Parts: sequence; structure tokens; C-alpha cells
Amino acid sequence: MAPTLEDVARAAGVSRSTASRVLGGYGPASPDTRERVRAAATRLGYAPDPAARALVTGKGYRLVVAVVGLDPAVLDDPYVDRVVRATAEVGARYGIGASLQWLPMDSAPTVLHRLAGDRSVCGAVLVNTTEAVLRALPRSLIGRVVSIGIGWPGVPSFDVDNGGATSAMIQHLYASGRRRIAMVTGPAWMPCTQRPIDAYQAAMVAAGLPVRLVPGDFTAAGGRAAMLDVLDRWPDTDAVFATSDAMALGAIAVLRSRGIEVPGDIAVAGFDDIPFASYGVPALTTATHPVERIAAAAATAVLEQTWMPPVTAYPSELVYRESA
Amino acid sequence: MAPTLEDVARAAGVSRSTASRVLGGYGPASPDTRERVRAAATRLGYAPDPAARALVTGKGYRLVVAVVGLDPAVLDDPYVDRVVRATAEVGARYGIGASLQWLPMDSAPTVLHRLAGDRSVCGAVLVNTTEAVLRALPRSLIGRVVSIGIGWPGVPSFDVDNGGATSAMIQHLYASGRRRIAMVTGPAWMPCTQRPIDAYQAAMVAAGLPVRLVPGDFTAAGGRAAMLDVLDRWPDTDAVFATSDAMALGAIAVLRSRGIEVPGDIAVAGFDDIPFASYGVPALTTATHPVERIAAAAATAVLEQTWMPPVTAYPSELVYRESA
DNA sequence: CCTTGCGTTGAGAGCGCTCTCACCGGTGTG
DNA sequence: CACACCGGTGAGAGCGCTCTCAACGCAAGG
Repeated sequence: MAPTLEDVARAAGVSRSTASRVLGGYGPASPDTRERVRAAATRLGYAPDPAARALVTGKGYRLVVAVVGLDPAVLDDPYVDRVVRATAEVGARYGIGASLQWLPMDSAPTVLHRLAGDRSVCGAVLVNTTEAVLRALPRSLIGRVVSIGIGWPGVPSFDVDNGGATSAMIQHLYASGRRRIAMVTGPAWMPCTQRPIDAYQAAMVAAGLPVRLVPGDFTAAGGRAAMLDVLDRWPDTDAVFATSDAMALGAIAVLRSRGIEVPGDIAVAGFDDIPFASYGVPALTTATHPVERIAAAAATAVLEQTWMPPVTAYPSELVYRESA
Repeated sequence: MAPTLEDVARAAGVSRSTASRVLGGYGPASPDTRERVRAAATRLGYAPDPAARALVTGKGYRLVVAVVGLDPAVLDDPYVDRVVRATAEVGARYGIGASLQWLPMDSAPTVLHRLAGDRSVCGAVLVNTTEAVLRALPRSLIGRVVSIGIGWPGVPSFDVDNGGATSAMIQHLYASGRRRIAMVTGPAWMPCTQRPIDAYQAAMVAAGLPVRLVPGDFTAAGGRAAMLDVLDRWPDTDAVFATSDAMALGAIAVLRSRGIEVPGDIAVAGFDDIPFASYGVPALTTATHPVERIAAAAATAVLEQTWMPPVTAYPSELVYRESA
């Protein structure tokens, strides 16, 4: 159906080699030949098959953003879209396309194995990957794979400094007089959950304050449930730090429905600085998440193939609004 | 680097043909041979190269979700994620992977042309495509491409019945006593903008009510600006229908900051029923957008290659909450 | 004894492409 | 006149895979 290089060559009255040389723009060719080949290609609507090309050159032509085990409900904001977009932008500068690949938790190793054999992919950016997945990472993928989240020997990690952000937020809450600060975390199975918990615990223990941890799931509904739980277990809580804005927004909804003042009675802070953070009442105090910067760095790392430090943490900044 | 079928065959002491037959599971082979080949494949960590396979079979192995010209800021909700996810799920049932491809407005024809030549792709689902893009659609893509949004000869269209949803919403607003109903639309360049406008105008004219149209951009910030505009031009407006929840939420933020009661003074309705719609105060009245159903149908259509009606509209349902 | 049929196997072509290499005719040098 | 050289060109190998086809050994049937 689609015309091949052979078709173009025939139409231009030259050999396949010459056509390839002209279209690929690498070898010598007379102006006349050049012209004829190009004209034929346009006339036939020829587009080279990158898959066939990859087969012979041994170089892939697409970068895969592999998202591990994320139920879309887990994310009430377009996090993955942002990662793919940033990756695509970087890839475009290298003539490389970006593809999204969802890896259901249970079949992640299988899919990754298939990916490893695919000569059309030149590398991958793992998102939200777990230790189990990294452990099973195909050997042939090492060196052309990076991770947004936790790292692994041979797999450099890029992530927001959510530990630092947590410390800063707790500090802010403390400075504004809060002493009974609860934290709504991500789900335990997600690797990005641990560091904020550690930072929170360290800060609370250092200040001699009680540790109040409740697991969430990064959704507004989850934040709602978690807030209910906090209220139930520790009624005297005066501040809540949720590790995602969606959860914080859910928490605020609960508080408002109970007639509890925010931030008067309970301060609420989030994380991510999603668009809706500033549109609620009260506007959400939160910490930025430089997704694009992180994804761009990750993509660049696999495309450039240059040495990368095992872990790169990107600073998050506090955004002071009304809720805390 | 990565082992090839040849390597496996050699390790198992058989020919490449036999190895292919065993691993592909199509031809006869003695139990002993079968065993040896499989063992060798596992031991070497072999994964077949789908690109090479596609080259000979002529069948692609991935379905591309091609999103035309959408700035991520345009969407404050994970619409694209949802489409990709649904597509991936359908694809998985056919052993076909899904890839996301962003098409910047200006380079859409070029990228589509490249896509057409790529033997690794078996088809595409166009999202938010425009007439200009469809006009330039490569011939070899016709028959294996569908559109979520507007259609084209040979390109069946799947979309939510946003015209019907608009009529229903206006009717609801009218029934609850509203008479000066303004509408915040999508950006003019997006093809999904027109039908709701037509439906709104028809309803208003039929009821002898004034038409009050303001363009938005599907973001919360855009909704904010549009609401300001409405207030400025038609201070007596008593209802606003925004064609996305994000815009409706932005509109509500403006009204609240002005001390205007919602829905007391002005009713606000949205479209999409995103997660945050129910978390604001007041909870947003809106219309559902069955993205997954639509995407699944679109993906199935290209994978099944069966005849499809030129246009399939999926019903939207009104969700009555507090804001209207 | 030869034929037929069957289960099993490997040789080989070829998918669309890149790229090395050899070739060809024309020009410049010794 | 022989030689090297050079821009321009095509033949052909081969990337990893699938799949057709022929060949092989062996049992059953005539």
C-alpha cells in the first residue's frame, strides 16, 4: 500500500542506493538526480519506514515513557501527560519520538521484557517504578533507561525533592503556630511515599511533637477519607499536610462540610501546585512540583547517554496562599 | 547486545526456522525440541523484535493516539491520559500496544506523514483533529484511522453528544427559572466548540432569550477571565453554562470572590464531570463525558476494521449537584 | 519390495531499509 | 601515454524476523 524506497527509485529512474542517499542526505549526488528523486518521493507520498531503518542502523527512534502500575484514578491531575509532553519536546530536538506505555503492576516485567527486544525503542523513562520492577529489569535495557522516582544500580533517578519539601512545609506550619500536625501520605506501595514520611517524622520528633500519619491514595476521594480518619483519631489536630493537592482539596471539602474553619481551626497544605490549587476557597497553600524540568532532564539523560549521578533531586518551592 | 532468534536457535541446536516455529507457536515441533528452544530463549533472555516481525508480516503492532495541537494547559484534567488508558486496554486484548503521539498544530501533517510510513503502527486514533489536518491526511492512513471529534470521508468519528448535553443543560437551567443564560465556550480553533454553540443558540432563540456567548480555553484560568467578561457585559446574567468543569470552577471562584451567591444569584453548570467537580463549594452541576467508552469504541473500530457509521455520538448525562 | 503419508526439520527468500564497496567515465598529473 | 583521482552511481549484503517449500526418516499399506 504505502510506497517504498524501491518505488521512488524506480519512478526517478535511479537505483535504490541513490534514492536512499538523496533522501537520507548523506552521500554525493548530482543536482539533477537529487531533484528527480525528491520529486518522485513527493509525488508518491513516500515516507521512509523508521522501523525498517532501525533494523539496519540498530538505533531506535522512539523513547518510551513507561508508567508503572498507576491506576488513572490515582491521579486526579494530568501528571503523566506533563511527563510525556516534556519528553516529547526533548525527543523532538533529537529527532526521536516519545511513546507512552502503561505497565499494569502485575505484567510490568513482561511488558518491559518485550520493550527490551524492540529495536524501534532507543530508551525508556520509568515513572513510578518499584524495586520489584527494577530488580526484574532486562539486562539489555540497562544504560538506556532512567527513572523518575527511585533509582537502581545503572538506572539514574530523577525526582522532586519531596523530603525537602516536606521538611519545609512542616517548618512553615510550625512557624505559624501549629503543633498537632497530621500528614496524609501516598499509598504504601508507591515508592514516592517513603521519603516524605521520613522527613515528616524526623521533623516532628525533633520538635517533640506527636506523629500522626494516615495513608491516602493521591485522589480527592482518598483525601476525604483520610481527613475523616484524622478527625476521628485525633480531634485536636490543628494542621494537615497532604502529599498531593488532590488529597488536600478533598480534606478541605470535609472540613468545610463539618463547619471547621480553614485555616482558622485547621490549616491544610498540599503538594504539586496543580491548577485547581488556587481556585478553591480557601486557595491552597502547597509546594511546587517541577514535573517538566524533571522529565526533560530524564529524557535528556537517556538520549545523551552521558554519565549521570545516581540520584538527582529537584527543589520544590512553597507557595503560600490562604489554607495554611 | 540483545539476543536474536539466531542466537536462541544456535543455543538450542536447531535452525532459525524451527526456533521461530516453536516460539511463535504455529508449526509442528517435537516435545523435546520445543523444550530445548524454550529453555534457550529463557536462558538468554530473548525477546522477539516486534519491529522486525512487523516488517515481514506487514502488520503493525501499535495503535497510536495522535493528539492534535493541544497545549497541556488547555486541559486541566487528565483527558488524554484517559483516552490512552482506554485505548491501551482495548489494544491489549488484541496483542497491540498503544502509543501517545503529540502533534503540534504546525507540524501535524508532517508527523502524520511520518506515521503513515511507519510499519510498526497498525492504526491511529486522532484526538481533537481539525479539518485542515484531516484534509492533509496521508492516503495510506485512510481505513486505519478514526477520530475522536470531527470526522471525514473515510475517517469515522466518535464523540460525546455535546450538542445534546448542551440542550439538556439549557433546558434544566430554564426549568429552574433562569432566563439570562450565558455560555462560556471552548476556543474557536477547536472543532469541538461549534456544536455546543449551535445547540445553545437554537435553544435560546427558540425560547426567545438573549444569546450571550463568551469564548474560553477549557482551563480554570480561562473560565475566570470569561466570567469576568460576562459580568462586565451582561451584569444581569442569572446562569452560566461553561463547556468544561475547569472553566466552571474558575467562574465560581470569580463569583465567590465578588460575593455573588452560587447558585442563589447566578447558577453555574459545567461539562465533563471531572473528579474535582464534586469537591468544590458549591458542588458543581455538570454533564458526564464518557471518555473511556468513546476511546474504547474508537480503538475497537480501527482494530476490528469493520465498517463504522461516519458519526457515532455518545450520550451525556446531567449530574445535578448544588451549583445549578 | 516400493509407495504413500505423516511428523518433523532446515534452507532460503524476502520485508524496507542503510551502507560498504566496486565500478564508470572524465579530468589532472608525471 | 600511463597513472592516480574523483564525483557520481549501482550491486549486493545484511539487520531480525516469518513463512513457504522441499527434504528427511519412518511407519503403515499395497
